[in-house]
Amino acid sequence: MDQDKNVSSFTRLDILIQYYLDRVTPYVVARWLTNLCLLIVFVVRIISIHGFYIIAYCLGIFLLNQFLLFLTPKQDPSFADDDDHAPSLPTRSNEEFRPFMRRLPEFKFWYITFKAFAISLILTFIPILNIPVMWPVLVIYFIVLFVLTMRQPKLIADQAPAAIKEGEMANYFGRKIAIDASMSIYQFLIAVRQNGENLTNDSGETTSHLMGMFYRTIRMIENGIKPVYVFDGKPPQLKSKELEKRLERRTEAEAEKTKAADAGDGEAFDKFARRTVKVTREHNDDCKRLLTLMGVPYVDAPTEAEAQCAALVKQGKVYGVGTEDMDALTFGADVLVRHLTFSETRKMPIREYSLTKALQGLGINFEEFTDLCILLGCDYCDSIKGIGQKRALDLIKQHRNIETILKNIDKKKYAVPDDWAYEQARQLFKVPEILPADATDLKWTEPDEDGLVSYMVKEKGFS
DNA sequence: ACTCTGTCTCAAGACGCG
DNA sequence: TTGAGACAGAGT
DNA sequence: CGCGTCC
Repeated sequence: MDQDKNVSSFTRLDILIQYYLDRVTPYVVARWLTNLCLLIVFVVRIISIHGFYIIAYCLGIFLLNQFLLFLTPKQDPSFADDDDHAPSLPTRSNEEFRPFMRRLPEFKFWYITFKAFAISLILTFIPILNIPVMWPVLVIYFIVLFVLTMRQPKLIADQAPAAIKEGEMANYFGRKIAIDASMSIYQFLIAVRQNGENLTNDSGETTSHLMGMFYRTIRMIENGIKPVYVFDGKPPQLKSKELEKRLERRTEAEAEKTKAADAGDGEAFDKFARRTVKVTREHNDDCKRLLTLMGVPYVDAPTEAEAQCAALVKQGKVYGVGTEDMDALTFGADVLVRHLTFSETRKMPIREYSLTKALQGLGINFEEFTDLCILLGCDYCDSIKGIGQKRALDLIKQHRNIETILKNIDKKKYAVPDDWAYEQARQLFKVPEILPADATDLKWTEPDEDGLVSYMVKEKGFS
C-alpha cells in the first residue's frame, strides 16, 4: 500500500496497466464474457486432465469470498453506529440517504476475478501443484462453506446501512475525474484573498484562480489522477429566476461593500467582497489557457457543467465526478468523489458516493430519486414548505412520483407552490443538454514547460 | 419526549516556515 | 454561492 | 499544528 519507495519504481508499469484498464472499463459485458471464457477454459482443463482439484478449490473459495465482498455494502467501522447523527451527510440531496457502496466495486471485482482465473490457469501447468486429493471431499467442503457464508451478507444487505467509500488519493491513481471548472474557479476567487482583495499581478489582473487551479491540478497529476475540467455553458431557462435572485443579492452586497469600505470596516468589506465574486469570461479563458499548457483537457458544456460531468461518467469517459455538489448524482453520475482535493493537506478522507448503491440503499429507482431531489429543492424550482428529508423520502417511497404525491397530499398542511415547474425540472435532470460522447476528445499530454513558464511568469507575474 | 424542518452562522485554497 | 453544525420552534 | 504568504 504505502511503501512509497517501491511505488515510484512501479509507477511506469502502473500507468501502463491503468491505461488499459481505463480503456476497458466501459465494456462491462465484454469484460465478463472474457472472464467466462477463461473460466470455461479452466474447467475444461481441470476435467480433461483429472487433476489440480486443489487449485480449483482454492479458486472457488477465493471467488466466493470476493463475490461476498461484492454483495456486501461497504461499512466502515467508524460509520458503523452513526445511525442518528449521521455526521457529515450533506443536507441537500442526501441527508437521509445513505449512499451505498459495494465493499468491492464491480470493476475491481471483475479485475480481481480476471487475475484469479488467469493465475489459476497458469498454475495448472505447474506439475508440482497437482496435489492428489479426494475431490468429492473438496466439493462437499465447498458447499458447506458456501451455505454458511451466504447467510451473512443477507443480514447485512437487509440493513443497507451507510456506505460511503473512503480512501486516499492514491486509490485514484490513473483514474480520470471530471471536475466542474467554474465551481473550482469560484471557490478560488472566494478563498484566495489577502487584505480583502484577490491576488493580482502588477497590472492588476486577478491571479487567484490561476494559482489555485495550477497547484490543485499539479497535486492531482502528481497522484496520478487525470482531471478533465468542464466549463459551464449557458444556464438553462428555468434557472433564470434563480440567477436573478443571485444578481440581486450580488448588487446588494456590492452596495454593502462600498459602504464598508467607506467606513473603513475591513472585516465587513471582506465579507461582502466575497459575496460579490463572479466568475467571468476572462477567468475561464485564463484557466483554459493554463490547462492547455499543462496538457490537461477541458470540455465546454453546452449548459450545466455538472450535467456534462455526469454525462462523461455515463459515457464511460471518466471514472467519476470530483465535486462537492450533490447535484451531480441527480444528473445520473454514478460515481461522485468528494474532498478529492484537500485530503492530502487536511485530514479529510476522500469520499466516494455511488448512485446505484445509494438508490439500492434507499430502495428507490432513479426516476424516484430525481423526484426526491426536486422535492428537497433544487436550483430550478421551489420546493414544498414543511417537507424535508424524511417526509420527502417517505412520500416518494409511498407514492413513487410527484404527481401521485400531489394527488394524495393534504394541501392545506403543505402549501404547494403556484405554477410549480417540477416537470420541467425533472426533464432537465433526465435529459440534460450535453455533448455526445464523440464530441469530447480527452487527451492528456506532457506539459509545455516553456510555455507554462512564459505564461505564468511573464504574463501573470508568478515567480 | 421525540422527530422533523427551517433558520442562523461560518468558512471557503495551497504552501511552507517555525 | 455551497455545506456543516447548532439551535429553535412546530408537529406528532 | 498555526499562521503568514502567494500575486
